Amino acid sequence: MTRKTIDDVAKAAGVAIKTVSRVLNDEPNVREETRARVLAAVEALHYFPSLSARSLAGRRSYLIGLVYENPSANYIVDIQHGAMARCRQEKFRLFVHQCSGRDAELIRDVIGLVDQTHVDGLVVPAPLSQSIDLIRALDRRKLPFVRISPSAIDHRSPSVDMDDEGAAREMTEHLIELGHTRIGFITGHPTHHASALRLDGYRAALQAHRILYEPAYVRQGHFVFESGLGAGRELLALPKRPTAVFASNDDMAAGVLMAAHELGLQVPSQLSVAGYDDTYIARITWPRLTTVHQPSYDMAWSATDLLLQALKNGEGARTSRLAHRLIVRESTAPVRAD
Amino acid sequence: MTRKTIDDVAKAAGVAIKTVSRVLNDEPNVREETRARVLAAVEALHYFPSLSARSLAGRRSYLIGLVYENPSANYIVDIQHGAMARCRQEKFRLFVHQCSGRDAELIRDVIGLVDQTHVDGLVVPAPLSQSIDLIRALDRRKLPFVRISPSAIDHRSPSVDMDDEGAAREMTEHLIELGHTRIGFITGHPTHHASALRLDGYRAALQAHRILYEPAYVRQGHFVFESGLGAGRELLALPKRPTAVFASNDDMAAGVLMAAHELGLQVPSQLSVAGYDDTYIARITWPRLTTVHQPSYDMAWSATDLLLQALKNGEGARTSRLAHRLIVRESTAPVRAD
DNA sequence: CCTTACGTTGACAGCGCTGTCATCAGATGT
DNA sequence: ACATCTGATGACAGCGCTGTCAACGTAAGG
Repeated sequence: MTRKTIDDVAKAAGVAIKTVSRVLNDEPNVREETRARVLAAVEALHYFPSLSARSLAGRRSYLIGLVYENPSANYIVDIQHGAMARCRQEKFRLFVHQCSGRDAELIRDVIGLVDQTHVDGLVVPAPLSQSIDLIRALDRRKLPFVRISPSAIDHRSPSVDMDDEGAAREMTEHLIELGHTRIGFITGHPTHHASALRLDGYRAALQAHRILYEPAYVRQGHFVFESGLGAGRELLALPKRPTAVFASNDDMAAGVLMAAHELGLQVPSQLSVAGYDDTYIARITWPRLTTVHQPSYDMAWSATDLLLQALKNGEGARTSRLAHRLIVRESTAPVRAD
Repeated sequence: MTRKTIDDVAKAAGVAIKTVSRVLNDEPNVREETRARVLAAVEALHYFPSLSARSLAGRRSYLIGLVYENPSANYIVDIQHGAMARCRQEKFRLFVHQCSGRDAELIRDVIGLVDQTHVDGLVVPAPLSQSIDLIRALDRRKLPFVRISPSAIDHRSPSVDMDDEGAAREMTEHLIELGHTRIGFITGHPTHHASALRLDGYRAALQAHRILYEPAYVRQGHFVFESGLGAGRELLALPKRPTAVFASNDDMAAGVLMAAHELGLQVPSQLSVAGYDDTYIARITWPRLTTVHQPSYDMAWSATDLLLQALKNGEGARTSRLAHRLIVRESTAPVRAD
C-alpha cells in the first residue's frame, strides 16, 4: 500500500493530470461528466494530493498557521479546535505553532515558520495579536493574517474580538444589583490589552452607579491561578474587606475561591466571586463560577473564516465582534446584611 | 522582503546548491571552511529551507505528526508541548492533528494526513494508541510511529508508558495507611486500557492489606468531570459510605469534591479524595488534590525522542517507562474515628 | 458559408530542494 | 614513476503538483 499520485488518478479516470488538478481545485471549465469521473477515481484510490507539491508548484499551500505564545491551556485548546474545525471544512490544514523567544527572536521564529511551511496565512490570537513588531513583519512579508482580540492601536488587517469593556461592565453591574458596593477587582496581565478594557468596564459600572472607586480594592494579577490566590488573600485581609471580588479570568477567580476557603469564608453567602472567560475551570470549582462567556472557539472559527475569505477573494480588512454573555452560577449571591 | 532560496545562499557563499544542501543536512565530506562559509550565508540571509521542497525531493520531510482523539485539554496540551519541544531541538516541526471520525473513517483521516503532509512519523498518545486497526494501517504504510500508553496487546513498535497499576496501588496504599478501609473507586473510560490497570492496582492494594473488595464501592466513570460528580454522589449516598474515594483522574476527583461539598462533607476531615494525572486542575481545587503525577510532557518528549532516533538510525522497537510519583496535598487525611 | 468566440482538454515547464553520478585534485601504495 | 583510491564539489534529473499556453471541437455571429 503506497501513496497515490495525481498520475494514478489521471490514468484511472482517463484524463490528463491537469484535468485532475482542475477538479481538485474547483476550477471552472470542466464538463460535469468528466468531473464526476475524476472524483470517482479520487475516491476509489483514496487519493490525497500532496501538500508539498501543491505549495511548491502553486500559489496556495492549503495550510494556515496558528501561532501563539504561552497562554493558558484551556484558552489555547479552544482556539486550536475552533481554527481546526473551520480549516477542515475547506480542506485546509492547520499548522499549530507555539512560539519561542521574545521580540526579535520571536519574529524570526514566526517568519521562519512562514518561510519553511509556506502557510497561506496566519491566525494570531492574543496576546501575540498585540505585538506591533510582529504585525509589521507580517506586513513586510505580505502575509495575510487575522488577529484575535488585537489591541486598540489598530491596523487595517481583519480581526475578531469581543466587547471586553462591556462584558466587564455587565458583570460588575450584576454584582451591584446583588447589593454589593465593596467590590474587589483583580486585573489581568499588564501587557494584555484586554486587561485594561476589563478594568475600564469595572470602573464604568461603579461610576454609573455612583460607587466610589477605591484603588485599594484593585489588585494586579497575571491571568494565572497563583496571582489570583495572592491578590485574593490581600483583598480579604483588608480591614473593610470587599463583599465581592471580580477577577479578570477564571483561573484567578479560582485563586480567590481558595483564598476564601482558607479563611473559612462561605462563597457566595459571605463572599461573591466572579470570573471571566467561562473556561472549563469555571464549571468544576466549588461553587461553580459566575463568569463571562468568552467565545474562544467561535472567535478562532471566525478568524479562520475571515482569513480563508481573504485568501479566496483577496478581499480587504474586516472585523467581527462576537457576542459574549453573562453566565450566572453559584459563586455570586445577594450581599448579606452584616 | 521575500523568501530566500537555496540558490541565494549558494550564490552568497560561492558554492553549488548541492553543497549548501550538504551543509544543511549534516552530510559528510564538506570542508570545514566551506561549511562555515555556507552557514554564514544562511545566517546572513535568514534562510529557512522550504519543507515542501525538501519533502518532495528527499526521503525526509522534517515533519512529525501528532494525532489525537478528543482527550482532556490539559492532557493534550502537555503532550503537544512535550513533542514540540523535542522536535524543535532537532529542527523538526510538529503537525498537530485532532482526528475526526471513528473506526474506518478515523483511519482514513489519519492516512489522509500522512499522505498529504508527508510526515516522517507519528506520535500516537492514548487512547488512540490502543487502536489495533490504526496500528495495522500505519504498519501497512510502513510509517514509523511511537505510542504513548499503548495497551498491553503489544506490538514491536516503540512506545512510552508509566506504571499505571503500580501507581494506583501506591495511591490506594497511601489511603490504607491513613487508616481508610472503606475506599471508593471511580474507574476511567472503559475503552482506555489504563482504566483497567488502575482498577487492578486498587484491587491489588486492597488484597495485599486484606481488605475485602466491595463491588458497590467501585463506580464506572468516563474520565470527565460530570461522571466523577455522578459517581461521587452515588458513593456518598451509600448506607455505609466510603471514607475515601480514589478517582482515576483529576477531573473526576474534582467531581467527587463537588459531590462532597453538596452534602456539606468536609474534605479531608470527613472524606479523603484522591485523583490521578496531576494536571493543572489538581492544584486549583479546594482542597488541592492528592494525586499521582503522570509525566505527560515527558512522555511526549520521550516518545518524540524515540521516534527521531528511529528515523535516524532505522533502529527498531524500544520501550521506555517513565517514573510517576505520589503527590500528597490537602485532600487526603487520616480517617476520623466515627 | 466562413470567421470568431468560447468551453474543454492536454503538453510542458518549473517550483526548491535532494539523490545520483561525474569530475577533479591530491594522497597513497607499489 | 604510475595506477588507484579518497575527499570535496558540482551538474543534472526529477519529486508531484500548478500555471501557462496551445490545440481542438463546437456554437454563435455576419
